[in-house]
Amino acid sequence: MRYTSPPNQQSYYEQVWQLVRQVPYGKVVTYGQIAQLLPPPIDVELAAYKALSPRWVGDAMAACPKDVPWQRVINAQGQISERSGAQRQRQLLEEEGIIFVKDKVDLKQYQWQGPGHADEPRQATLF
DNA sequence: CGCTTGACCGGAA
DNA sequence: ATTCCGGCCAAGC
Repeated sequence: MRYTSPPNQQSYYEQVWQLVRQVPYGKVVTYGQIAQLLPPPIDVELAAYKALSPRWVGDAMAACPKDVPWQRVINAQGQISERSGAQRQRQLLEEEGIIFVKDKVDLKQYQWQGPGHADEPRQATLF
């Protein structure tokens, strides 16, 4: 497996945590989504950033402070990333009203749209 | 000092 | 649908 780290790891991690703190109850975000919402650090090529940043976010979550709703961060497949503690994460999300189907959540329904964006449940089907 | 081991993702095969 | 690959680091034994 390949790895990298952001130039200023501590600073990057704090930006990640700050963003995750804004995720509302009952919503989820993906690692890649958080990475996308953050500005690429200077000295990091855009292509490299796109390829590596989701894992930086994962690294940040592995070290996140207690006041961060870490359970609301899942992977781009709508699943909880494999590790010890995954079961606890699922439990917390289910307590927030999130439904799992075949170990996956419906991102269309639960994914947070980002800061400054109203997160009303969209009326999808209307015919 | 030298391994080993990671909360990822999108595109290609 | 499923598997494979590139990206090319750093903290903990």
